[in-house]
Amino acid sequence: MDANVSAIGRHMKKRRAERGWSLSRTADICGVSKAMLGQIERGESTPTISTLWKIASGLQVPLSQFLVPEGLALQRMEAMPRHHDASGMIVTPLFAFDPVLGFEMFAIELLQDTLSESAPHAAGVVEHLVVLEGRMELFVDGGWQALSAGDAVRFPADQPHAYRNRNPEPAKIHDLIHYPFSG
Amino acid sequence: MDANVSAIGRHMKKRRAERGWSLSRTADICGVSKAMLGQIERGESTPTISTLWKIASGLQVPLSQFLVPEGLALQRMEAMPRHHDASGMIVTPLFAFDPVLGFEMFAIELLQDTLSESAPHAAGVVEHLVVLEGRMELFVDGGWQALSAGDAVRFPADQPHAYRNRNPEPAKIHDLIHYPFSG
DNA sequence: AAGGAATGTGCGTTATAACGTACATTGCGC
DNA sequence: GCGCAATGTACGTTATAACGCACATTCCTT
Repeated sequence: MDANVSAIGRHMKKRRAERGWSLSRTADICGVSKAMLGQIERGESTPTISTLWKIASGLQVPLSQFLVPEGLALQRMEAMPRHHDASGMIVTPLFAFDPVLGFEMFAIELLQDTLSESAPHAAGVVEHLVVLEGRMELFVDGGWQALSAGDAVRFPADQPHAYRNRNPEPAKIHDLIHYPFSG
Repeated sequence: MDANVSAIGRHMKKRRAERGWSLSRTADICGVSKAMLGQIERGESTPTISTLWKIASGLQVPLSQFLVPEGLALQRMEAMPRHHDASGMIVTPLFAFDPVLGFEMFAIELLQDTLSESAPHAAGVVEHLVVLEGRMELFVDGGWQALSAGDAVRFPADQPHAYRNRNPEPAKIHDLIHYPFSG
């Protein structure tokens, strides 16, 4: 994560610069010592959420803004770990779960005669499928849905669900799993 | 703020209970000592964002969930982005923006010699690209990145950015745009 | 140049986040 | 009843977040 933490300082300095505030002035308004503000901006210490809240409030900036990943996160296809499931399902993580964004995303390849069953996720979890190539079937809400390339489907995943491919051609899909914001 | 901080412990305990995890198990998975987890749940200490991140990550819960007042689930969905349909760019919406989920997703096809420039989005907006077919280039952080099929990239979109395809074969990509929750 | 005010950083101290271990309590099988 | 494992809490220690103050540097103004 720590790339993420180090970004807080830069975000903060940027916002402060936008307002043209000095460390001292910012310290007065936020109620945080200017020494601490300086250290945070330089990445020399990681604030508690309590002080981060004070800072965000003082700068009148949404707190989540500080937590957004900064800089570009590029992942090359060749460098991606692949996970071969016993059942003929090849899973490649595209974007790892990030607590700020609230989702993770996989590329999945279903070989011929593959069946993958999933236990229900936690309440509020929503899955999104986009079929890239081939055909497949999705079991959800008690029935099988036939999907082919180009189709996109969103369904609540807090219930039993399954994927299968009964065709000779492998099916390639994207699977985005979104975890709930509040419960 | 402190009403907000005290809510962190309750949120946390709730998530942990949902998964049926003990403090010890949660400590192992999150990489945070169970003593600390207990103190946080009881509101006896306010975690640093670093440890809060570990906890959120381990529980697979959006970090913002801990920070938002309990019971509030709605964000303003102002700032739905506009697409300039540049010539040679074909945009197909896959998932429309949903204020609960906080993102939208498009399939984009870039024909030969297509250049699409985007103005900066609002602060905190994060874009995710996955290249499905062909090759393309992404301009971000002041430089061009060459991408080819299978590559996945995440970048902050609150800055000028652009896509282009200078190859004869069309490039197909998925574009996921995530909007921050505002505090 | 020289003085003064404002800036950001360094230092020593205090408060507390975080850890590891030991303890009390509960629940379950025999 | 008696172990016995698992749970969450209390304690002592270490690491570090946060503070206040002093210092060096830059930027004005004279």
